[in-house]
Amino acid sequence: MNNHSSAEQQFLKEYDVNQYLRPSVTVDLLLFTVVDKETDNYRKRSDKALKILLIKRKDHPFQGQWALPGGFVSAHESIDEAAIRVLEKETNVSDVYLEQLYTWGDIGRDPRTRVISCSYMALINSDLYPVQPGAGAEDAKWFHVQDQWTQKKTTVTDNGFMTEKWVELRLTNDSDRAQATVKITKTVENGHSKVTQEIVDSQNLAFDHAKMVLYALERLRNKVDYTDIAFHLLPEYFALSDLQQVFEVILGKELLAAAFRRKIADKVLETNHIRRSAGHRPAKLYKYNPNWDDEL
Amino acid sequence: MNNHSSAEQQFLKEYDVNQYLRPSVTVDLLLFTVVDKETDNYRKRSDKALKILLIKRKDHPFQGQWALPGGFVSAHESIDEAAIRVLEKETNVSDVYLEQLYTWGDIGRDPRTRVISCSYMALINSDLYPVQPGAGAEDAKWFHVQDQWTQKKTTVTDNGFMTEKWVELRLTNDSDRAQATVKITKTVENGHSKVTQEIVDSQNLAFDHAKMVLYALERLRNKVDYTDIAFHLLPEYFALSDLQQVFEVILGKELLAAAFRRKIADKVLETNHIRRSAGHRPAKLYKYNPNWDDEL
DNA sequence: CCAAAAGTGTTCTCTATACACCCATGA
DNA sequence: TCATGGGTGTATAGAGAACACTTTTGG
Repeated sequence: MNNHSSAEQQFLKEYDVNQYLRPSVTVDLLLFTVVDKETDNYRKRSDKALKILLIKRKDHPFQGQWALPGGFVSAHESIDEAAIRVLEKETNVSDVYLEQLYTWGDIGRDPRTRVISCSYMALINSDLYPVQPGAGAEDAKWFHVQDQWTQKKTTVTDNGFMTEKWVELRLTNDSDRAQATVKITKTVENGHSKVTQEIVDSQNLAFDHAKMVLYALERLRNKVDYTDIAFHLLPEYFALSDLQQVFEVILGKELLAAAFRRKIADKVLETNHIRRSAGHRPAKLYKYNPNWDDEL
Repeated sequence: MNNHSSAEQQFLKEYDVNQYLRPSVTVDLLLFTVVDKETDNYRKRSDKALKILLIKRKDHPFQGQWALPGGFVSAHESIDEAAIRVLEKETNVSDVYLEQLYTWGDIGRDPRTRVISCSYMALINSDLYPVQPGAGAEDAKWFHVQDQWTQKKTTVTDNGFMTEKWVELRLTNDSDRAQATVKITKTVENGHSKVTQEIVDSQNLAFDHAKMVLYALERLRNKVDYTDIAFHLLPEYFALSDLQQVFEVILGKELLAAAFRRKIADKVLETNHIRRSAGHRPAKLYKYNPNWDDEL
């Protein structure tokens, strides 16, 4: 123990002499859910929308703007534990899907001091958790997530080329709106490709959170097909059309029902439950099949 | 400016009062390459092997054991910049593929003090860079990477089940050997799945670096099919069988040549170059086609 | 000559796509 | 009744697996 603590002191002394970084570390949560949009026609199935939770900042900097919920990592917990704690504070739930995404460490990303933020994606089912959390007396609201590219430009350089793509992110609800434009630059030179992101415009959205949201959307889209993450957005029992809507909302495109049913057939289990809807044939309810990836 | 710096002071004061974390932050590099193994038969094509660079630790803790090259992030650089700098120190190169993988923040992972490590994967071409870097007077060596699961166990619980998988990681070269066993636990309860990793045994391999290596291998395997990362491991001109060997070494299984050629056809461009090998038909050389993902 | 790799063609299977079609419901 | 979604069948096209086969080389 003596040996150990002297090693620690030695380390800390050398570390500080060399002026290395001692940043503040936060976790930022990308809390997604899928909710039904109300419909007029009694026959029509309600559409779904992908939503993300944002919190209105009370303090400087970015005061009054919207930001991802987050919190500082304390000395007594791992980063994962911090993410779980912050999530519980915001939603009062602990048993949800949580995944580390990316760590953001640019120098000027927080104007106060050097802050490194580790972003986590959480997927919750809107039926189980209140859609308007408002926990901690903070102004928290769900925002409808929409993203779309608005411009693409390719330039040929000496020994390669460069493609710039402008992506517009819109986060909206009944009364609020935050939006940003991010320029994604892909350069290819001598066979090496590199991708960089830059926020060219951010309205009402704090810090570099636009990048975080876009990164999370990309991860979500990449993983939805070959993992089980979509089920975390649904209740235990669901119709296949619900599952299909979740896929459609994440992927941002319509799918054919027949093909979709076949594709996810071995990820679900049929149950005896039936949902009697309105104005059309009732739907059998299914549940998640946790053994779907049992090949070996 | 005055306003800004007072906000900074305010922030720092509150931050320290609350005893939040101010960790040391490092970047750890997973530097992969693929090298030819020498062969006896003049006809036989040389096999390839996946290698990773490790450094022998000179100091406590884990003195004398092997570890991933890494370094502290300074206050004057982003995490990405730190990764580039550390990579350049180890290999004397700057223009290579580099990708952030995961951030490791468990409390006890460094026995000296709280250290958060951000792992980056770099892929370099063994033809261009010396296989024995030895830069910085450190004892650095390439290790052959092998991993394989040795045991699987599934237990049914109250409302779900748990699958434990033991994975053995072996890192070897002519004279050295490091190895570790990691237990990967997947629990499914109430439809929620969760995965945790635990190092059950680590011989000659420092810190939690066994987890980092396994994580990188998984990422590599997932991405090799639908991205262009494999080309970073090859020289500018290569035969299709070289590319196939890189895929085989990463995926850990043999592929059929005919199917492979068709699959990667639009990722490569034919050139006029020809490699006259030994004892068999010469191979046309190809190069990377940077426009391969031009859909829409 | 001949072992080994380079490279092409063919067959079979599986999957995704597209679309047609029937079923069941409740205002 | 009928608009609407639930659910199934079928034809087509493309991708991947398996394998046969030809080409080309250097010792």
